[in-house]
Amino acid sequence: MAEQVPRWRRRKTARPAEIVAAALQVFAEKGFAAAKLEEIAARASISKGSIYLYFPTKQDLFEAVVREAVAPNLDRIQAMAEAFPGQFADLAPLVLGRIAEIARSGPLPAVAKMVIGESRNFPELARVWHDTLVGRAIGLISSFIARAQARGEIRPGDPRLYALSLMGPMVVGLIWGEVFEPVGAEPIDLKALAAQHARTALHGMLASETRQ
Amino acid sequence: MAEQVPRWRRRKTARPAEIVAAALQVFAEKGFAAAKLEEIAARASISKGSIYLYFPTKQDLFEAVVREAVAPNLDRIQAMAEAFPGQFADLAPLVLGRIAEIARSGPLPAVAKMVIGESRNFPELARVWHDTLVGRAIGLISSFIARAQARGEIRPGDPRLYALSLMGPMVVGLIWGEVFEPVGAEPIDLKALAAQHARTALHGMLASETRQ
Amino acid sequence: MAEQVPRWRRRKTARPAEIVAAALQVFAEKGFAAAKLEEIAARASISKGSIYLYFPTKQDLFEAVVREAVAPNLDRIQAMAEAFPGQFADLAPLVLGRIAEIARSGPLPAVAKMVIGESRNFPELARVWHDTLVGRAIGLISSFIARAQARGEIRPGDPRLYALSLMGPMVVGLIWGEVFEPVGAEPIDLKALAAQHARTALHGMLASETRQ
Amino acid sequence: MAEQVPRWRRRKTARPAEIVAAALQVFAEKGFAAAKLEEIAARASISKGSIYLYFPTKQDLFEAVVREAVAPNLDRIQAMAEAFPGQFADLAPLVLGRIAEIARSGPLPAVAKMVIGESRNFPELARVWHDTLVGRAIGLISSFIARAQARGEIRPGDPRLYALSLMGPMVVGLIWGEVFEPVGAEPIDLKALAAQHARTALHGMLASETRQ
DNA sequence: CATGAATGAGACTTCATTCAT
DNA sequence: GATGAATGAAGTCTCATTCAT
Repeated sequence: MAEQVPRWRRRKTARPAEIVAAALQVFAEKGFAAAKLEEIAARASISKGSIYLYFPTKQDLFEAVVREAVAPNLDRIQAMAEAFPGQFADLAPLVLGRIAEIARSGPLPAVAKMVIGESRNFPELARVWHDTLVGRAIGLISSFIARAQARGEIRPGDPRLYALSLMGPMVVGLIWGEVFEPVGAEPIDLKALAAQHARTALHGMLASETRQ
Repeated sequence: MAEQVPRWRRRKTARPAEIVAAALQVFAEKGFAAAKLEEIAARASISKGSIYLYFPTKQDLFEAVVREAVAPNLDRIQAMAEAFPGQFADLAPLVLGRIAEIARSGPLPAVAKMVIGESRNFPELARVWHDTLVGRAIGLISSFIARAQARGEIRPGDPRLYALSLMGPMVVGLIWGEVFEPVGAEPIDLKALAAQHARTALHGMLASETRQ
Repeated sequence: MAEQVPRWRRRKTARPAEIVAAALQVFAEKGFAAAKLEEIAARASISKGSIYLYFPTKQDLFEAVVREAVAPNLDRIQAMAEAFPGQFADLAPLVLGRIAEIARSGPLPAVAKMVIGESRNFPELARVWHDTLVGRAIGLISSFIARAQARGEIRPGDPRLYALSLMGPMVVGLIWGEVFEPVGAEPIDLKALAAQHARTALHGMLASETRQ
Repeated sequence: MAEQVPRWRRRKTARPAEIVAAALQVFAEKGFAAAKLEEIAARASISKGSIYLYFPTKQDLFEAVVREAVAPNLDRIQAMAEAFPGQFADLAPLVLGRIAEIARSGPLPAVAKMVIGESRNFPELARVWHDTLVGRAIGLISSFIARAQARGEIRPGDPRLYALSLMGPMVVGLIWGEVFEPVGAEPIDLKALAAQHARTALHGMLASETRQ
């Protein structure tokens, strides 16, 4: 008996990720309800039935897509948070710049759009996004700000609201790119926004004109 | 003999508005696809078929809901823009405070969520929202900022990005209330956000410490 | 009180006929199921509800239309049958010519088409058409032929089948005009068909070369 | 343990034909509009949804039914036309006899009824029937007649009208069987009609008393 | 009488899910 | 494991019919 050379290889391990990748595309384009498993299967180059070997229901697949998108970013935030030594005025531009990069490189904005749109139908996902990404990021920034306030770097005020002042424009920039640019709106240059807004927000928050 | 309660009463004029109101609720709760005409009809206290006397398709009803939500706000923005005489430093807090009010009183945030979620399926609606509300607001603020810059009130920088710096946090606050508060996230006090952010942003944008 | 001059007059008596006329058009164009009462009402320049003042159901209206179309022709056949004195060879061209006239002047072919198409759904109508028009005509011609055979004018053979030999081509000509001409088929000249076929059929049926 | 009867069995190849067969029955009985997919599915012993695996819409199914009925007959006519060597007087009885056979053995008359009834709603079908069956048959016979005229076998006259003289009674006989016999009309013996009408028509068309 | 807004049963069609192969 | 034919529940939309005005 000759060695049977399998016609293709990769299976098993790679499959779920491929499916999720295909699903991400379709869900991002159509939304949850309008996405058809048939199309997802087609883009993953497998049969409709095979999806069910890995995901029990469409909902589960959707949830996998959304969770998947959160996971890596979660780590980056964690890392960034722990690694950073300097003062707040140095962190802010860095964070905003990072967001700008993430936005253009990955599917995060598209997934964010989905989470917003389906939040009522998938409260669990909204919760996951809040607990592991959005809420966490806000909390992280807030605590940084609070500490900076304690050091006298930042003027008095609610740290959480300060965090929103800092992040809000970036988030809106991302959504803008997903929602309005496709229909002809003038694009927002996220890089430029990050730079200018960092300057503006810091200027507005810092106690003295120490920096910038 | 008991009073005969008629099965229905003719209300040609009132009906469309009632239907749109009922539809707004259901669409906001479920999203476009998951919303059932049956439920919309029930909430409007009419029969399923009656919806079709006023709206040819579910899509048309959805579009009516979204357009309806834009219309009144359009006027407010217009009015606010034309009526305001003072300097920019006085306008900003006013605008942000207005947004905070609108958010809590009307359906705008809920509709915004829908527009974001269904932007790919209803590009026309995204366009309408951009052209008559969002893009317009940004343009308006931008031009105010540009004029203020010309007068030396505001530091150099792209006026459009400044406008985003100003509005972004408020928009995120609205979305937060729609998406994350229902799943247990700590609420954002929009009034407080408006106040503090106005202070912060102005402080960051104004040329000298003229104000605040 | 001045004499009230009614804004319009005719009502009551004329209405049913007007409705039937409008219905005939629509039924002939669309068939029973695809015909909408709304359109019939529109063509009769009345409201949808008013139809129900004269006809209890859509079926009843349809039946009225079909019966209406039969009635006058029934009389003509009757008359023609009784009035005719001469030999068969003279009657035949006359009958066929008559059919050709009727076809182009009235709605008979259109109604015939409807009766054929809806015969299974409205067996009663098929029966009416058979009993008062088609079957009767065949019977009439048959008896003429039988008598002509008794007189030795026509060769032996089943009189009913002879009747079909005589009438069939004309009927097909009518149907052709309804069904195939609208889609681009070459028209059939019914007058010419009547003339040539009368000649041909008679030539085929007559015992000796008495005529033509 | 009893044999497990599978809920269904895959029959990709056989299915379409089975569905068309079932649909033919129901359409012939009810007409297009009154036919319910539910019933068609039931008669084909499949589920309603399965029909849509093979036919995109009810219309497409209807069209398939009608086209299907034309196809085989088209060939027979072709064959008959080319194969025939003798004189016209021999062809005619053969053709009419053939029609009589086809009528009783196949669904052609039922489909013809449908085509007539739905010709306005499905002009394309009327066109197909004309182009591939009816019009073609008439054209074929006409050309035979024309050639026979050139040989002096048949008397002068429009060949197309002669063709109608020949075919018309048979067509009417078919329709009669579909429309009037079910409601109690005296049946027409197509075989006998074919025989007697062939004799009659030929007698009427032939130049001299060469035959019959 | 006349109207037309309102009804609601009914039909087509879609698509997530199942399961024989 | 993989496939895709088959299922059937569910939802949109239509339209004959009713009835308050």
